[in-house]
Amino acid sequence: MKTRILAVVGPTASGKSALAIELAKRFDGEIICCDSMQIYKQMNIGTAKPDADELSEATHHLFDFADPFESFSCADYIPLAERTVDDIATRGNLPVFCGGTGLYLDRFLSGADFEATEIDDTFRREMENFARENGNEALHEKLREIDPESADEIHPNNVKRVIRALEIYKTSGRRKSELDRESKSFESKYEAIQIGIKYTDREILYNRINLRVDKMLEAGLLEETKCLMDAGVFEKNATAAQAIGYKELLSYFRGEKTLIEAVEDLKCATRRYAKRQLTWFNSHGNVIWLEADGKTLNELADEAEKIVKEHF
RNA sequence: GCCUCUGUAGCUCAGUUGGUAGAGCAGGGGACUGAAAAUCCCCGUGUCGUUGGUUCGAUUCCGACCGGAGGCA
Repeated sequence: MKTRILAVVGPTASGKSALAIELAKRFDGEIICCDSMQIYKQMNIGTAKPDADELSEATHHLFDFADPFESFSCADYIPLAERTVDDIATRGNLPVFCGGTGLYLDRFLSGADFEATEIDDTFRREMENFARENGNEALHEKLREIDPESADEIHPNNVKRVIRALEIYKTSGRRKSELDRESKSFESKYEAIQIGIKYTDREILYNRINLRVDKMLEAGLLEETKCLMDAGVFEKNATAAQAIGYKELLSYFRGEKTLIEAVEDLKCATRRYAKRQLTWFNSHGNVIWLEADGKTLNELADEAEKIVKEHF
């Protein structure tokens, strides 16, 4: 029998954390972070990590453990998540994933195997330089020579992806297109229900985002950013330095923008992120959407509970 | 009060030597298999401030008026 898993997904600021906690309470669940930024230590306010009160309401896993200076990726996440799910299942509890990083959840559920391919930073730098000197098209041509199928699917300007496809071939000797095809035939070890939180009117979500950013600032986002900045987090190009919330505020600290401008940038970046998340969840993972407009947490949880009981 | 500059897409601004206009950002849509809060792709009609005049034709030239910025008194 497959391990049952519940996941609460949706765009940023939609109210996932609260719903996940409520559902964990109702189903003897334990929450697993599925967010590429909430995993980092020292990044609390800006990533909207659950606070002490929330943490005390349910067991939380994979939050607040990674070093912001170290790089971390999907491939690092999956084995950790697998181990955590196994532990929870052994206790007879329900794993409740919560987070907005669709790729992490998608790859986890699909049973992705990252063993075959490696990363090669030197190669990445080389290819970046090659693209800079000879143009994106020239790099894309290299990919076409070894894996025309992937070349057709990846836009030449998406240099990161082109490089990754080349890297896969270099480190494994196999084509990305080929590995992708294989991975599609993997059978998932899990039986998952994904519940998504949605707002009928985009404006409502955007207002929630704007409001949350203001709250983050009141809670000390500037101080937190300053600490990370002084520690040198943003000088390394680790994953953590990409987090929305900090990088927009840097231009204020550098004196390039006023605080008001930087905060506007931050809100804007968050809105755009939410839009991308919606695009992702709409086409991945068979999400069952709940309309959250005007509903209380309990009403939302009641609906979710019904869905879970119907499926499991 | 006089002089100069200015008024073009939600915002910042190009531009048309007179034939009704285009970038960036915002916004919308989409992609995504070891960087994913990342990366990338597609989408631009708006009384060209108002109103007269010149003209076959004005957003473009001229006048007046209204709004904004600066200068001189």
